[in-house]
Amino acid sequence: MPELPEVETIARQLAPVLHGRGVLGLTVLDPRLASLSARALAGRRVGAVQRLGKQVVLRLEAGGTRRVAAAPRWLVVHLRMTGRLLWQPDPQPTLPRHTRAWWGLEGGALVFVDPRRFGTVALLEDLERARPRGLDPLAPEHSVERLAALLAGGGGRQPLKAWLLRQDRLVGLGNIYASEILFAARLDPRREAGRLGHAEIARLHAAIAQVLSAAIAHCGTTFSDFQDAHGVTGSYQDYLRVYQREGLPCSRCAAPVRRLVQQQRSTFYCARCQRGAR
DNA sequence: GGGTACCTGAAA
DNA sequence: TTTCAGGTACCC
Repeated sequence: MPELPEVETIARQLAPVLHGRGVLGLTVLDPRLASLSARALAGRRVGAVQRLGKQVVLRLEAGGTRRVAAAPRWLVVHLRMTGRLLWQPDPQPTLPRHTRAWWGLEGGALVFVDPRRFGTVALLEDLERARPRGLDPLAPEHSVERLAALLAGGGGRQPLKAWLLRQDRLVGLGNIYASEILFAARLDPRREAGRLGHAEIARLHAAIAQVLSAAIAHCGTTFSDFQDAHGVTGSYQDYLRVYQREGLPCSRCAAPVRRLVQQQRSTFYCARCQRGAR
């Protein structure tokens, strides 16, 4: 569950639960994660838990049960397509299917589950190495002017949908919210990113803020199916206007929602509401 | 830029 | 059996 609102939700939910807990150990079950070392984190204590782009970051402080270097370490998790982080208040956790690694913490366990195994986990000394190049769309610096400058600065002939998925301009948008944002902004996903007018850029900017904050307020989108009592479950799927709604009536004009493929990925849009010169 | 690869599972 | 899936790294 891995676009910005889902990652933000996970970080917000884990932060108060994990804060202050000592790290006891790590068990790696997937050879792809074999570079993780239990020794590097045992004896530390979880500090802040935050979102950085689409990544979940745990600050690991010194001050646990063992003497370690005073500088913090950073556990950086990218969930990619199917990764989840689950808290289990049991030091002997029942590991769900597709558990790839788990950390023993005081009073419980943090379990990393990832069926497709695209997810990544790294332990860093320097958080800057994980900082994305793109601008966080929820940061105060994300103004209409900044967005306009980003749109004008290269990649300008790219279709708008593809541009929104680039993580080196804005970080955090993915396939669901790119479609939803363009619907909210009434912009055709095939428009050239560098050729929007100022009013259109202002609409796009407002739509990004509105869609992301609404999604966060609903704890993100969960295509449940695999429900897990300990998993984060959002409800924004009930508010999606176009994503995975091909053929259903547009909630604004009742024309059927359409699907098109851009970069081998589905884009959903309303051909009547999202018009504009291409 | 676009295509392909990395993985696994669910649904058509 | 084939297609599709919330992401991104790497190839020309």
